[in-house]
Formats: sequence, C-alpha cells, structure tokens
Amino acid sequence: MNIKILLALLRNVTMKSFDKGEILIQVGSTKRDVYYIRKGLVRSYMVDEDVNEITFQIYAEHQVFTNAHSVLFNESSKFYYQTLEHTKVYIVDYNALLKLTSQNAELLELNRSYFGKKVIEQVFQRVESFVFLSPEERYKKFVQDNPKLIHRVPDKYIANVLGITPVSLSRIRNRISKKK
Amino acid sequence: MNIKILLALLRNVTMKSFDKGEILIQVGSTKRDVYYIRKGLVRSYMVDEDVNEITFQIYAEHQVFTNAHSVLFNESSKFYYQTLEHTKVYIVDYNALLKLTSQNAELLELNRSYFGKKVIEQVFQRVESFVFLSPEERYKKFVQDNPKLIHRVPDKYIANVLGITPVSLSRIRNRISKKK
DNA sequence: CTCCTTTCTTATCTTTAGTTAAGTGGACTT
DNA sequence: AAGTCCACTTAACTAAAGATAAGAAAGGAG
Repeated sequence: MNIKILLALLRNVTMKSFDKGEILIQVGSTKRDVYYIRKGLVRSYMVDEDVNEITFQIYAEHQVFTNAHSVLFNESSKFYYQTLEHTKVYIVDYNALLKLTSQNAELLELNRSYFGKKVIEQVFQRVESFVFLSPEERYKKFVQDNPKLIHRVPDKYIANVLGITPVSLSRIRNRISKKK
Repeated sequence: MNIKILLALLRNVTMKSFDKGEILIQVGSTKRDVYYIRKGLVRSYMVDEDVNEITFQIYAEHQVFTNAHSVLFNESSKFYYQTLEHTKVYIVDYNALLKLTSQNAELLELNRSYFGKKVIEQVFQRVESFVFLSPEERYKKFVQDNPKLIHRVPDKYIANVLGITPVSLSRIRNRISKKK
C-alpha cells in the first residue's frame, strides 16, 4: 500500500473516549462516521411509540459500526448509538474514506471486502437465526458467539437483540441450567 | 455512459428460461452469477438435518438475487434457488460485472448503490421486523409489502420466511379475518 | 372426469412466550 | 449504614405458537 495514502488515511482518523451512557450517534443524524471500537461496548437502540427503548444491536471491541441508514441508504439514523461502558473509538469520516479508497484499488477492495462484508455477514446470519432457530436456540448461539458479552451486557438488551422479552430470557436460562 | 462499456456489458448478459420447480443455484455452488427476474418467481431454501426444506427468501419480478454466500463472502452456497413458476431471467457473471464496473466510475456507483443497497436494505428491514414485530404484525407487513405475492406463493413458504409454522400462519389469517 | 397428491384448515394437546406484578439481591448515594 | 434505584428472578395468568393428526379443498396427471 502506498505510504502517501496511508498517511492521508491516518490524518482522517480521530480517536475519542466516551463515558458510560454517552450517545455517539443521535436519531436523525446524517453524519457518515465509521467507528472502530478499540475498547468498550456500544449498543444501538430505538424508542417506540410507548417510549420503550428497544436495543437492536450490540458492538464490542474490534468491531466496526456506523450510521448504517446514512452510509448505506442516505437516510437519517433511526437508531441511537450509546456506550454501555467507558469506550474508546477510532472515527473516520466515511466520505473521506471513500475518496481515499477510490484512488487506490487495493484500499477499495479492502474497504469493500472488510467493512462491507462484516456488516452484511452479521445481518445475514441474524436473519438466518430468526428463520431457522427457536428463541432458546438463538440464545445458545448468542452465548457461543459472544461468550464474554453475557457478563458485560444487561439481560434486557440481550433479550431485545434476540427478539424476546427479558422475562422470557430469564426463563430460558432457568430451563437450560435445569437440563444440565 | 460510454457506449462501448454498455455493449461490453450486454455481451455478458444471458437470457434464460426455466420451468416451474427447476433449480437455478445448487447448494455448494460457488458460481457468482447475478440474476435479474424478468418474469416469474424464485425461492431460496435450505434442507435441515431432518430433511425439511426451509424457505429463506422469495424473489419476484424485477428483483435481483445472487449466490449471496459466494458473491459476498466467497463461500459456497448454503441455499438452493428454485423457481416457483415458469421464470425468465437475465444472468450476468458477477466477476465480469466487477471488471467492467471498475473501469467506469459511473457504473461502479450504480453497482454499489443499486445492487448492493437493494440486497442490504432488504436484509436490514427483515431483522428489524423480527426484533420489533410479532408474528402477526410480520404477516401484515408482508402482505402490505407484497400484496400480489400471497396469491402466488404457497403458504408454507411464506410461513418459513416469517419464521413461523404453516399451521400458525393459517391461524393468524383466521384471527385477522375474524377481527374485521 | 376421476384419481391422486399437495396444500390449507381445523382440532387437540403441550409447550413456550407475553404481561403484570411482586420479591430478591446488588450497586451506588448521601 | 440505611435507603434508593435498577436488574434479574419468580409467580400467576393469558395468549399464542409448536407438534401431530385428521379432514377439506384445490391442483395436476393420466
């Protein structure tokens, strides 16, 4: 990779720290920032008509997230993105990233293959888990895929991600532990 | 758009017709063909351990589908793609498409924005429907989004797509019609 | 047109999830 | 250290979904 482009890339990267509970992306935002989590935990969530918060996704260390509605569909964000712990992130403006990568075939491929794929792969697998698995199986898969997360993320958020209620999640846990 | 590139594009497009029930993409295939449905209906499905077919997605006229596992993740297909009616499609090899589009910024953007977005938008909305909606609400949304499909697609396939059983789908219909 | 297959519905029973509320245990505050 | 808040569990009830089977309706093949 061209060192000139690498330097240009680095110039566009910002490091930021956030306290627990801070909002990184607001609903309605059209910013096209791409976040890489160096340390910490972030969740995306929506607020429904009854003012309930519903968590859509959870992101941990080394994961990339972004205002997907803005980057992918040019719409404003439907989600809040909020830290669940003290969190340190690298931020790149997606437009700048695009400009840079379009100048370099290698980077372009990296951008497409890495960033795009990760996001899509995740979403795809998630649909599959809803179509093919029961809530209990989804929970088991979640634990398997994210063994460390269950101790760091409140159950109510995990329940939302699995598409069930916190009460139901608690019962599923109970059921599983009894079977053993 | 450059006419030379347009012609090159057309040289890479094949038109094909399939009878009802034919398999377009086999499980295990690594072919990177992109299909555009001119007329007809296609479903993607998996076969589980108990040899049950589980339908993952349904594609109709003017929709684009492809061996997503192969194109997006460089893996072999986990799904069969099968016609549900006599179906006419245009086929482009994705690799050829990539080569062509990379020579032309306009086409590149078209490819990214149109093909990519459509696929991703669909999957995203689908996850949202599982997280935020009940089975009954999912069914209503499906009818709203695909008013013509319900009369062309067997219920058991729709049930799979919604993540429920055919029996449950029948009951949901019954419930809805009684409420009116 | 009739027979056969497939799909859809209906019924019964069991299991699981949603809802609401009460109770328990931690963590944090003052 | 007592009180407050919040997350999680448990309980009781209702509603809905899964499984299985049987019957009705529709579609296709000969």
